[in-house]
Amino acid sequence: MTDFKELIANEIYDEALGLEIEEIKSMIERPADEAMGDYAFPCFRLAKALRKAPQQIAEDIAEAAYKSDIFEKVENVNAYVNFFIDRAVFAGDVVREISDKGSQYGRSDLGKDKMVLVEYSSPNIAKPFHIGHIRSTVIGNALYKLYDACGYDTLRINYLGDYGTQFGKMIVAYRKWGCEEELANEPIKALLGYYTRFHKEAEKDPSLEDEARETVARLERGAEEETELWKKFRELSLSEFNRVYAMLGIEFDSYKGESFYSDKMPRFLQELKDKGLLIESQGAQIVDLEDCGLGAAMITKSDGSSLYVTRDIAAAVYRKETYDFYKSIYVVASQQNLHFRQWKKVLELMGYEWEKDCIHVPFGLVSLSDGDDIKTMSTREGKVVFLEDVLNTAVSKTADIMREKKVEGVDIDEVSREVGIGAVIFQELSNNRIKDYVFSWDKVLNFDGETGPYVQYTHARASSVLRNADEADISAISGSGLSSGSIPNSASDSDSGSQAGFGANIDFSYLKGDSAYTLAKLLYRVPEVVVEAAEKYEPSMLTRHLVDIAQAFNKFYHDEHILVDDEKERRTKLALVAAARTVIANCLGLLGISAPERM
RNA sequence: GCGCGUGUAGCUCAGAGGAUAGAGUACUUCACUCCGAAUGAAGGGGCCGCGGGUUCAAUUCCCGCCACGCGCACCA
Repeated sequence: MTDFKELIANEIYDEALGLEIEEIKSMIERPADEAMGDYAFPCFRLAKALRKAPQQIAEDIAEAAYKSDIFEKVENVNAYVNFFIDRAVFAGDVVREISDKGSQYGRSDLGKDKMVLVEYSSPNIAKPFHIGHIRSTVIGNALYKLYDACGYDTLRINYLGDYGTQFGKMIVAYRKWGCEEELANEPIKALLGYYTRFHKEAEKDPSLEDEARETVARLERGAEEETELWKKFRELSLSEFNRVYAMLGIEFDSYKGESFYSDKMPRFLQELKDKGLLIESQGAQIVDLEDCGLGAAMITKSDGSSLYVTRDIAAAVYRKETYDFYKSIYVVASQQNLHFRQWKKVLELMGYEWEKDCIHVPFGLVSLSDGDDIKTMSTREGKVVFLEDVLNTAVSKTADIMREKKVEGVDIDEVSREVGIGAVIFQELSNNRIKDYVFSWDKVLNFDGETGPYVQYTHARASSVLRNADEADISAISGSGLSSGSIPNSASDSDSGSQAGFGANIDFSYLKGDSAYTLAKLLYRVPEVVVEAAEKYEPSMLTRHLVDIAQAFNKFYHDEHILVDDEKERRTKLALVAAARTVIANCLGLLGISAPERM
């Protein structure tokens, strides 16, 4: 695909300006208002060096650049040089590229031979998979897909919370009030019940806490009975989690949880000691980070048992030694910011300079509205919304809508799943990660406006248009035969509208209308948006862009009739529809959402 | 108290030095004998939290304040 910024930078370049091509390129902007052009070059900053009025500089550049045929117009407005690309050239360039690359459009090989680890979801064993877990799960999955699309080798890690004091509590509670049958039927709900009860009873009887601590100690020593129970809890929980992952279409490459690292910690305790970082404080072992304003990182408790930071250090080193990652991404709630900063600092002090490649990707809190109160979810109090319930409700609502609309030719069961679950995922990926939000059924079940179903509907609509076209049209615009290779740099074959390689029956000047052109421009930017979303760890950038594409498509659909009588016009427009459909499907895929043909 | 984050339309949120600050939603209308109305169009709605500073230019960057959220040693 043509790099139009590069072309423009070359046009602008003049020794007298004292700017390199790259500098010019980075100064080129996209005007907020399309009426002001496709690209703009502000001249204010040049005024001092050139000792000329910015207006005049812009005027001179505009005049010189207008020589090139690729522009429809170049003009100076308020010291901006505004560039208008020849629309037929531009649209042809984009449509050809998408037709060529198909499902590969948007992908790149930026990260060739580099390994990126993404740790996400990481639920606690024996606790419910609730709506709060959706964020790490869905954001992490999208990041994995984005990095994969950028050509990186990837490893998806589910760092299960399968270790720690909670298991002492759980085991104690199970022994006291547990029931085998109950556990087999609905493991997590049963375990949650025991856990909740434990905290209630422990308020009255603090000795339960001691008992839990002793139980954990026995578990750590590998006592048989405790280990059996722990294994059982872990397996039952995992099979429930997998049910939800299957619904979401999410998989992992590694399920090594905290327990995996429990025997790998002594090495680091020794190392911390050897490096003189460990000090004793109130019976516990800590690393003093007061100087960096990070307080104290606790390494071992006063009873000698290990803590989170220690395990995370062991895990990080293990991963570095095993995978030699280029980047290791941790998709974990912003509540743990301090923990991650401490952990990175300790790694740094230990001399692992690769800690800078470990990236904490935080996200905001999900809370529940309880009347007028807003509360965080509490497993202990049993106040949670189960993710599985949310997904199921979204699916059945979708099925209702489909029956109401009498959608034909589809398996309602299958499609309602794709759309309902897609709606939940899309919602989650719509806003900046860092924002907190209050869970609301109304919001998650809204399918109008900027939602997943809206985008999927747009895809289905584009598919429908293509179905309505006849076979000759489709074969004329599909396959690699579409391509003419590189875009013409001269205007020789763009003004005439006939594009070599597309056959005589395609003429991109039919895409000069505002809505078609706006759509083409948005499709053009997808590859750069994918890279940016990956680099900023912000899937919502792609989600937003996808909504823009859907809006542009729908506007195009309303503004212009596609299946017109004129063959050339019809086929050209169909080529754009096919391109849009491809891109929408690709982008939805990167977000972990499917793109049904009908809904 | 200290640290981190967030404050933009009634509500939910985009925009991150530049041109007249944008979407969705809600509300009031309009458009299906026409390629899918889960759609599109029109309208009203704004001290971009407050006060300073840097700059040719600040909603955007810096400093202070206010409000809210999160975190601050034996949970993760």
